[in-house]
Amino acid sequence: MPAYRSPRGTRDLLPDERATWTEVERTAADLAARYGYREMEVPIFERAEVFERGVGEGTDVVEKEMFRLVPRTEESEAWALRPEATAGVVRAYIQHGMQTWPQPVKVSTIGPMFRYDRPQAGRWRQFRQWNVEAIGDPGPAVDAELIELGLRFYRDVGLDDVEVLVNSIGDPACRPAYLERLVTHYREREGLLPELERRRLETNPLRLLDSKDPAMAAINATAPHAVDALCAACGDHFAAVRDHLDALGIRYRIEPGLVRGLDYYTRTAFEYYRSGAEGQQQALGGGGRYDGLVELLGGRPTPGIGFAIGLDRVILTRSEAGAPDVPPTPPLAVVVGADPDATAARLRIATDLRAAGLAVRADLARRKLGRQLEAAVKDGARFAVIVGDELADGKVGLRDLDGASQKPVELEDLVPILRRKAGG
RNA sequence: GUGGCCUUAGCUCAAUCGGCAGAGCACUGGAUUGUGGCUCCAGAGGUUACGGGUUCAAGCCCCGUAGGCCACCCCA
Repeated sequence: MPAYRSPRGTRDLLPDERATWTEVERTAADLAARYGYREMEVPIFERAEVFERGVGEGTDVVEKEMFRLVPRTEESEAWALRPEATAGVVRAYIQHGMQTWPQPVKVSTIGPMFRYDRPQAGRWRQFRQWNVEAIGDPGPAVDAELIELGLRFYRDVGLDDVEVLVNSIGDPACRPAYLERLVTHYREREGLLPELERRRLETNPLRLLDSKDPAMAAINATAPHAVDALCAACGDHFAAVRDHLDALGIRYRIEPGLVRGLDYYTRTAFEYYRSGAEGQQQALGGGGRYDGLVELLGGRPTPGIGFAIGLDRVILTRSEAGAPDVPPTPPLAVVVGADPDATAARLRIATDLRAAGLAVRADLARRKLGRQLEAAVKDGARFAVIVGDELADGKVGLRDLDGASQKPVELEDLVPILRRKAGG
């Protein structure tokens, strides 16, 4: 029982595990670049207001799950660790006058998010997300582009059976009227509502739609859907999004009960699930359009859309699906020596090889040659450079650890030989 | 934030009715002194998650706390 351990809901990514992460994050960054989304970064904490206004005061994310930082003085600004990335990216868009850049501004970012929630498998207090945002494009084509990008990412990291659920939740033109109809629907059945749902009817009636309470199934079956109550503009937009998805040959499911948990979403909303593993906890990612967000945070009215993919869940799901871990890259060679104490010679030779761009470990522990070779093999190195008495003649032994063959090599020939081996 | 199950060495797990805390793997060293994965030997590693209580005696029984997992809730 160590005195200290990682805080609840956080974890250490040790080298064996981190190699898989590096690969997954590289896949994400490469895809973003290939699709024309440029990498950027925003702070991991912001004025709490950015999230309160951006994500929404009434959302669980802000109300219950936000990591607020204790102010150091009375006058200090109220800060919070970011529970999601979009609000900060939009804040940066406004701050740096990106509306003067060629529109749309397409960006991508990877980093940790923080939510003070009770941990569970697939749910952490610190987790990493890949975010992709297109700000300044009203769609509908870019909506389909993003949905397809997410699906390609899952496929590229080895998750073949991810499906996307799509919905449209309207905009300020049609949502108020729809909400009124929805609330009326529930009010007429108020006596049948569970206590929790009755309370939510006041704060966030949309959420009743995806309630998993069995008592709600019958009530929701007859509830009006946002997709059926869209205004002409939203209806046209949603139809065009579907046309674009069809044109790309993407299989998707329209899910009228799909409601996103953050207030800023308008029109297109989508979530990714591993097939057959639906249910909120299993969401691998999600996103949607946020046409009102830039204005809400103090900018000019600007449409936007983006998605967030939870990398922890992607990696968890990947290994549950039997995908092999990515092994850490082993050194090409390890420099070992007959004289355990001759560490300076081993270090000097390794340093020269590294200066030539080769991945080389030096065995600097003062143990006998047999142990050094044993460690080199366990390291996965392909070669051992063996330093012994021949060094006086400018020679070392180059041993092939797979074939167990060995030959003397002039010190100055070592770099070209190893370069050739590394290349082939 | 609510309820349930769990916690013994770095990891996976033993320990009979409450009676001297162990094994395998991993780690370090050795096997007559310059050659690896196997084998053999040895070593190190524990306040049994933490804090109380009951008892002659607690890893085991009771209470609390922390952490993990599961179901809610919610998100990714």
